Amino acid sequence: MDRIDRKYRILQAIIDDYILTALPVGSRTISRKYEQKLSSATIRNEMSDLEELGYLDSPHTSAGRVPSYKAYRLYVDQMLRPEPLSVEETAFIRSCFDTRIHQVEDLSSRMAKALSSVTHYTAAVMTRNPRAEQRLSHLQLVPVSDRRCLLILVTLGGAVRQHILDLDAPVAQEELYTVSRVLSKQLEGCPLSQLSERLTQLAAGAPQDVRGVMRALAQDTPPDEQDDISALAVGGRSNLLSFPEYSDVDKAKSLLRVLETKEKIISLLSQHGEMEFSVRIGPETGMEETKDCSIVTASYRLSDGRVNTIGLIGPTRMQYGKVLSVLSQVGQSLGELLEEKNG
Amino acid sequence: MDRIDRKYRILQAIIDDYILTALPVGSRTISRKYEQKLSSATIRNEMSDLEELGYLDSPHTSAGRVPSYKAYRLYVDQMLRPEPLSVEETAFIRSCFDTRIHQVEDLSSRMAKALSSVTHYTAAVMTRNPRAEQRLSHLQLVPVSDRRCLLILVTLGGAVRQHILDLDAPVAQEELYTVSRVLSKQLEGCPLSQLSERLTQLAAGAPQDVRGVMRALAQDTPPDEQDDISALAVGGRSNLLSFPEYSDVDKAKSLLRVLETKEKIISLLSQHGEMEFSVRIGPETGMEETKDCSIVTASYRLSDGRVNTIGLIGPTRMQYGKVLSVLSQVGQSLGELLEEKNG
DNA sequence: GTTAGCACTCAACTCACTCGAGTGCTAATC
DNA sequence: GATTAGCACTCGAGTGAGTTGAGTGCTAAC
Repeated sequence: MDRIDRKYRILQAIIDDYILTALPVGSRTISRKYEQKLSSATIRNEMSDLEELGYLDSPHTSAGRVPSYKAYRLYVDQMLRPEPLSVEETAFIRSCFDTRIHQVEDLSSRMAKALSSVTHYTAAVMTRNPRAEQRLSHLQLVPVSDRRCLLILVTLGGAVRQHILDLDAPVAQEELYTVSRVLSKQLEGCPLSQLSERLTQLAAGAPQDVRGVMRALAQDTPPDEQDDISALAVGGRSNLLSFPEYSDVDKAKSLLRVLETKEKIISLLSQHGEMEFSVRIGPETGMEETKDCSIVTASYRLSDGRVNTIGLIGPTRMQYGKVLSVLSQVGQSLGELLEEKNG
Repeated sequence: MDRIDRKYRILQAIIDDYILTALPVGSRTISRKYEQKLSSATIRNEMSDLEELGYLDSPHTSAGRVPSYKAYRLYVDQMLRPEPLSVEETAFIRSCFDTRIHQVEDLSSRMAKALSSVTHYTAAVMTRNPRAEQRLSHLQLVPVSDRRCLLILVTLGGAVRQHILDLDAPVAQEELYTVSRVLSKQLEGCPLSQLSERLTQLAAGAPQDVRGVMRALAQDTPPDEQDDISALAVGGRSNLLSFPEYSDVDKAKSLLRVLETKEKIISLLSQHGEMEFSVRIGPETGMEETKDCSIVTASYRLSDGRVNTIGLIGPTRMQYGKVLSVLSQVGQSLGELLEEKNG
C-alpha cells in the first residue's frame, strides 16, 4: 500500500511541476525538488512503471516525461487540493460584485474580464434563460416609429427581453398602451413557451381595431428558440498567447478562432452537466480545436430562474486547484449579491 | 516631369508588391514584374533616390527595400486606385443588410463579423449616440421587482435606452404607468442632456404620492456621460495572426490585448474626424501598440442621429484600395437599409 | 540616360560537432 | 528485496564554419 502511495505521490509531483513549467519533467528534478529521500534512479524506476500504466508519456528518449490525459483526469478526481486564494485575489473578486449594477447587461462582461485577469486564462460567461421556466410578469409595447414598436417582456424573476415588432398598419400610441395593459393582466404568469399560443387565442376574440396588433404579436412572439442566451461575454483571449503551448501562431489561431465564434463558445459552455463544477480535459471537450485544452465550468442558478455558466479555458496543464477556488469564491460572492438584491 | 513620374510609378510598384508579399522588394523583381523596359540597374538607381527621399527603408544592405510610413502616406493620398469588389463580395456585404432586423442589438456584431471575413482584417463597429442631439419621444417605467423598475427611453429617432432604477419605497404598478404617461407627454422633444434638470423641476411640483418616483428618476437619469456608446463589436481578431508581421507571438499579444480593451477600441475609433473616411497609418494611430498598424475608419450618420463608425485594423501594408471599396459598399448598403426602414 | 558587369554584403540554410539533460540497465549496497 | 551508484546510450538544442542566393553600389561602356 505504501508503495502504491509513493507512486502516486511521484505522479502528483510530476504533474505539479509540469503545470508550473510546461517542460518535460526528469527524474532528477523530482528527486531534488520533491522526494529528496529517494535517488533519481528510484524515481526513474517508478516513472517507468507510471509510463507503463499510461499516466506518463515521453516525447522522446532523453527528454523527461509529460503527464498524459489520463494523469490529469486522476489528478483532478483524486489528488486535487484547492489552492487557497490570496487576500488580494479574494478581495478583487468580491469587488466585482460590489457595486450595485445599474447597467442592464454588462455583468457578464465585467465578470469575464475579472476572471480572466485573476486566473490568466480565458474566461467565458453566459447567462441562459431556460425558457420552460420563465413566466410573464408584464408586457409593454412602446412605439418606436410609425409601423414599428418595441415589445418588452418582463418575467416574474425580473429578467427583461425585448423584441422589435413590425406592424401592418400604423397604430396610435394610446392604443398600444391599452393593449399592453389589458394583455399584461390577462397573461400574467403565463409561461413564455405558451405565449404565442395564448396570444393567438386572444387575438381571435379581440375587438376589430386592435386585432392587427394582436396578430403581429402572436406571430412574432416569442423570440425564437435559440434566443435562450441572454448574455455572453468572453475575456482574456490574449492571455492564451502567454502559454508556451501557443507560441506556435497556427495553434493559437485555431483556438482563438473558436473563441470568436459565439456558437462554439455556447456549445462549449452548454456541455456543463448537473453538477456545480465540471472539469473537462483535452479530448473530453469534444472539439478538435480544443483537444489540448481544458475547460472548467461552473453553473449558478440565479434567483429568477436564469442560469449563469462560467467557463475558464486554458491548456490541459491548468492550475485546476486555483481555478476551482476562484470559481467557488465567485459562487459565494454571487450568492451574497443575490441575497442582498432580494433583501 | 516624365522622370519624376517614373520614380513614383516605381515607388507604387514597390508598395503594391510589398503589400502583396510582405517581403522586401528587390530591383530585379520590379524590373521583371512591373517595369520590363527598364533594367534592374536603372531601377536600383531610382530606388536609391527614393531611399534618399525617405520613401524607402532597407532592413540591411542585401535585402531589398521596404516602404516607409511616408511612402504609405503618399500612396494613400495620391496613388490610390479603388479596387473593384468581386460580384460575390458585393453580394455578401449586401446580404448582411438584407434581412430585416428583429434583434435589438446585434447589427454591429453582424457587421463586424462580415467585414472581417470579407477583408481578412480585424473589424470594429461602434454606434455612438451623440447625446446633445438626442431628443425624447417616450418614456416608460416597467416594474421589475418590488423596489426596482426599468426605465425605457425612446428617442425621436427610435433609439432605445434602458436603465434600472432603485426606488425608495414600493410603488404600485398602476402608478408607474400613470407617471410614465404624464411624463411622456410633458417631456416629449426634450433633449436628453436636459432631462435630469427638467425632471427635478417637475418633481418639485408633483403630487405627494409620486414625488418619490420622480426624485429617483431625476437622480438617476440620464445614463452617465460615457454611456454614449450604444453598441460596440469587434470581429476577426484572429485574422491578424495570419499576417507574417504577427508571427511573433509577443507582437500579436500586445495588439490583441488592445483589441480586447473596450476603452482602447473606442479611443481608436473616436479619432475619426469629420470626413466620411479616414486612414491612419502607423504612428498616426497614436498608440504605442498600434504603431505598426493602420486603421481605416468610416463614419455614417444614421437617420436617428446616431453615428456608426466602422474601423478596419491591419498591418501598415494594408490593401487600402480594397478596404476603402468595401467600406464604401457598406455605406451604400446602409443607406439603402435606412431608406427602406423609413419608407 | 541606360545598362552590363563585377565586387561586395548579409540573412538563411546546411552540416558536423559538442553539450547536457535525460533514460535504461546492471551490479553493488543496505 | 528495495535502493542506489555507475555507465552506456539517446536525442534535442546550441554552436560555428561553409555555402548559397538575393540583393546592393559602383564603374565603365553603350
